[in-house]
Amino acid sequence: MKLSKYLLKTIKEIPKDAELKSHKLLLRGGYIKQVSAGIFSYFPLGWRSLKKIENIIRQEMDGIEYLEINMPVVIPGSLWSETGRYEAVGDELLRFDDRVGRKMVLGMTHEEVVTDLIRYAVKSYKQLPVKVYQIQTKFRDEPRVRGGLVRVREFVMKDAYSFHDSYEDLNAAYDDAYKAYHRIFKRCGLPAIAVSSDVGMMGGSGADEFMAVTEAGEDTLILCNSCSYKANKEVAYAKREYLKETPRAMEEVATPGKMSIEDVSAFLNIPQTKTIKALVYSNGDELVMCVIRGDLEINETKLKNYLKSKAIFLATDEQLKGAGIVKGFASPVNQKMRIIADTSAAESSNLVTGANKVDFHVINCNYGIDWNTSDVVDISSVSEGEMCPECGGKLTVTRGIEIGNIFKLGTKYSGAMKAKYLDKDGKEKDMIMGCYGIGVGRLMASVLEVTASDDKIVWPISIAPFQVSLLGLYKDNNIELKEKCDAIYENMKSQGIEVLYDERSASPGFKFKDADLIGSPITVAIGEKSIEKGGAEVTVGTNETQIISLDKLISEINTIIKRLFDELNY
RNA sequence: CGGGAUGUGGCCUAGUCCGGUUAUGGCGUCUGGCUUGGGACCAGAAGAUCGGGGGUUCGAAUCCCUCCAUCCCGACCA
Repeated sequence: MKLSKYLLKTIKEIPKDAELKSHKLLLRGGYIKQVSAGIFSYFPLGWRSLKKIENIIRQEMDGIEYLEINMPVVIPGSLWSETGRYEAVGDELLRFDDRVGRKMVLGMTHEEVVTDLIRYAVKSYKQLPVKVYQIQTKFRDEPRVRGGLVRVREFVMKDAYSFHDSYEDLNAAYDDAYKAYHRIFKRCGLPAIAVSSDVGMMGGSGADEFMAVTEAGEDTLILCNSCSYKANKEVAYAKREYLKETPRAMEEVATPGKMSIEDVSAFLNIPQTKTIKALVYSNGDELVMCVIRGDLEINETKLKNYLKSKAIFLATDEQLKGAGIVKGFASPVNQKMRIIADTSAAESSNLVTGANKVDFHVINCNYGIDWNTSDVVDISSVSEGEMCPECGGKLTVTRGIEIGNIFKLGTKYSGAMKAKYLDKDGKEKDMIMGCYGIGVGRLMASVLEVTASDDKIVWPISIAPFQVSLLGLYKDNNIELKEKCDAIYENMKSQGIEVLYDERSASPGFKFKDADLIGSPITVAIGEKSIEKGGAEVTVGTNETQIISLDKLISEINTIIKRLFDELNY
């Protein structure tokens, strides 16, 4: 491709709305343009890269025997009502009426549509398993978009679905997907880690998320330094040791003005591990008191899941007052409301907690003696340095962008939608399902977050818009050199090298800067200076520039291209 | 949905607090010239309902009200 004929709009200034590196670079390099919050157009450069990622995904999905299909973006609401999600899902599901007033939705995920498809086509165990996928635009009316392509409303997603007649078969497919995902991310030049995760609104029995590790990420990950334990903070747990002592008699002590755990522990000169924190949550209908050791934090995802609530909030001051709770001095002792106790609070002895009375706490408070509940469960968050639940090693906290996930759905959708098959004995059974997603644009942005510097992109060769940027640094009157460059360009093209040839009448500096943003893994610069040095200047990524003579140039470039692909496990 | 910030040619911005000629400069674009190794230079040109609406005032980019958009933090997030 000749650059003078290409639609390229690069900008020098950093757009003020961009904060993340990937966002700045994608805007500056002319890959994307924002149309509305979380809605983007792709320029040819961005779309080429996206298409390459899609094709890698296609190859790997085809490789584990998934069949590509396509499902609609506009879906009748009635289909979503079959599973109850039309009503259950919040405003991120965009609902509207068509011309005759039918309720419609924009597809944000396709469990209903694919289940409808498969229940129509598949009736017998002999036809199972069935595995399908699509790569298609989704729309989710996200309440909060952020970070350019990291969190958007409209996006290209690969979503795959599998249908089985046994959990063993589902597990095997899940395993296949897990491995294929690692191959996909590796081939895209993005090291990704898989972490156990919450199932969220998808439901089902198990889920892993694939994460690009970067500070720009929205998710918090808990990783073990010594073993393979990896989990999203939402579901992570730690091994803890609790101090068991002979219970002493509970006693009231004055703690004037000391409301926080820090203040109380400092005032009484005891560690925070000897205190209890009692927080009151509302799930809309009822109030529950959550009791946890003072040094720990409540994990609201765990709590929400335990309560089977959609949303929970800390109780307001009015709610506390109404329930007779004295803020800052709340206590599980003599508490009438339902108590959810974290294991840490139930397993430790002789703790300090509020006296439910202004300016007083109690010491030597013991679970089972001074207070009780049937709900003792892990509702705690894990923090840096805690012990790994599997090996006792040290846990670290890091951030990640979720670029893919895989779910064991079970029969949640097939059951609701009567997607049944006849088994060997002629009995009707619900199909067992799995689903597997990858956010394509988000993957592209993540590659930059992880690999790019602030003002220079170097794409992995597999997903670079162009493999080679050829810069013709000739003066306008140097016809001879221009013809040499033209010939090299034609030669590269004829050999199937994806080359973007900068033959514009512009200064070398201008061309170098654009090349930095176009980010081809290989840059070839030819000018009077390079010719004097013996040929073309070839720069591979961030490596040092080397001079290669013009007669060997093409074969060398081919070798480099092959090497770069090899490094990505092709 | 809560908190914060910002809106001035395609992009980045000055001016806004403290109202007063024809709204600042740069980038980009177009024309001509001169240039070609890290976003050159000279000359000229086009391009702005100062986010929208309402109000105060002799006079509003500037003050007030209101709506909208965008970004950041939180809530939320298959």
